[in-house]
Amino acid sequence: MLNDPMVLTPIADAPQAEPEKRVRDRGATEKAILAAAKALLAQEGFQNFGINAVARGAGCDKQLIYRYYGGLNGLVDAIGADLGTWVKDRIPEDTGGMFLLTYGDLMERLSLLFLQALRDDPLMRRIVAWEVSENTEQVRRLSEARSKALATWLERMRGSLAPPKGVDPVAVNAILIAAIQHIVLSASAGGQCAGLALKTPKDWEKAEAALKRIVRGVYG
Amino acid sequence: MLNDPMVLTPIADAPQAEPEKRVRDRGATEKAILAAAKALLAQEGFQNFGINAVARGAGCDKQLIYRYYGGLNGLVDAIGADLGTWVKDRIPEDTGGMFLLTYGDLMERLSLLFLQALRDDPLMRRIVAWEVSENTEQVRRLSEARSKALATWLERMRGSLAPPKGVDPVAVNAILIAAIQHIVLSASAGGQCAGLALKTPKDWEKAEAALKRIVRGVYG
DNA sequence: CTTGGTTGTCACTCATCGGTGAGTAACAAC
DNA sequence: GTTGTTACTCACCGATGAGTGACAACCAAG
Repeated sequence: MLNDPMVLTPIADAPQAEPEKRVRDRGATEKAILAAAKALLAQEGFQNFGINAVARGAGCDKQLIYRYYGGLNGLVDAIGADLGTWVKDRIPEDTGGMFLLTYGDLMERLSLLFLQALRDDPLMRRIVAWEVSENTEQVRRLSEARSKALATWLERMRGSLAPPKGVDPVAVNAILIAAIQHIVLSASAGGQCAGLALKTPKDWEKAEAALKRIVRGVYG
Repeated sequence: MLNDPMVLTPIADAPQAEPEKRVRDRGATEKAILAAAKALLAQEGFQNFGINAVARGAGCDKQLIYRYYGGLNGLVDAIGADLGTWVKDRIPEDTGGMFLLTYGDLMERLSLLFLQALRDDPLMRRIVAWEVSENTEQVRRLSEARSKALATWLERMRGSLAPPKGVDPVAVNAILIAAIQHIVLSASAGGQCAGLALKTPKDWEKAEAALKRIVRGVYG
């Protein structure tokens, strides 16, 4: 495939555009593979996520995935490593000019932030869907990385605010997070959830209002 | 059980114990196929759900699936048809001796019933997981059957109780259902959800308490 | 120059998938 | 018996999956 002068070229001055010189650069190739894997997972989902597809997307041979990442498992680990920075990249740290006086203020804001961040990130959505659909080694690693990142973010944002007495914040927050994740997943898959349409901005306003109502109901 | 290849050699007086005489009974075969499909979906999930696997599980040739159900799509339709009776079979209609005076009473009870029913039904869990993971024709049909069954059940149980003013019951209930579904799916897949362990009965008590708290917070 | 390691490509094996066309076993009517 | 229908099995196809071993191109050190 590389330039071969011996090849008979009937057209002497034909543009040599197509050979597409592949540079010998391991670092660049590794990055291309990782990027292709993330893009593929985000766009196609975990159903069609495989060695062949990733190699195709990265424009290289699958052998290189085995060499550089040790196969799909290692590649998934590499994706998981990126996940640690997800919330940091995606969710603003400041309070957006609001004064968060109570735990309810905080959780209302965090819920909406999390909802929005998840809606905006197809890769993360696929990973969440993967988590609830399979229980393999690959998924477990991804899941662990994700939940750890989420937990540290939550802890950091909480600051010194204390939840009200009489509620179990871990359990309640788990349910809230579950609700947000499932709502976003359902919307992404079918445009609705349990009879509630989730397509237009108007639809989402209703969902957000209900979510706020729920958070306020439990946290005041 | 696939036919033993030795069957091809007609030994006249060989012990006929193992051939496992397959009766020529179309109805029985159809039921076997449907049962195998449901069992396979419940146990293995939608990942390994295919014509070959179902035929293997039903102990018949896959050709029969094409003949009797018109392929996988028709088979999925048949599964969906069963789904209509799910809530009727799984969830008690009576109030368990309670007087449901308010909408909050009702929704608290329904939430816990739904949670329990979903925890007890692996097939339904797989279908829910399928719904949020894919958007194919097959899934859409299943999803429609399920959501319709759920909606009619909810409507019937509601009776004449009216939700409190100022809340959007459709949106709020959608979020509650989403939360329940995701909690159960997460637990089933990884034994935890957002840092909340969900393995022991004790764990589930906490989750149920938090769920009740949330329902009461929004509906009073 | 030769040598050896790195980078990338190719050509395979083996398994499984969905799907199909041809053939066989049971049975009822004549 | 013969015939025709129904229930069922078998053998194969092309496509695609994961995984592996051998080889070509390149580059730097000796």
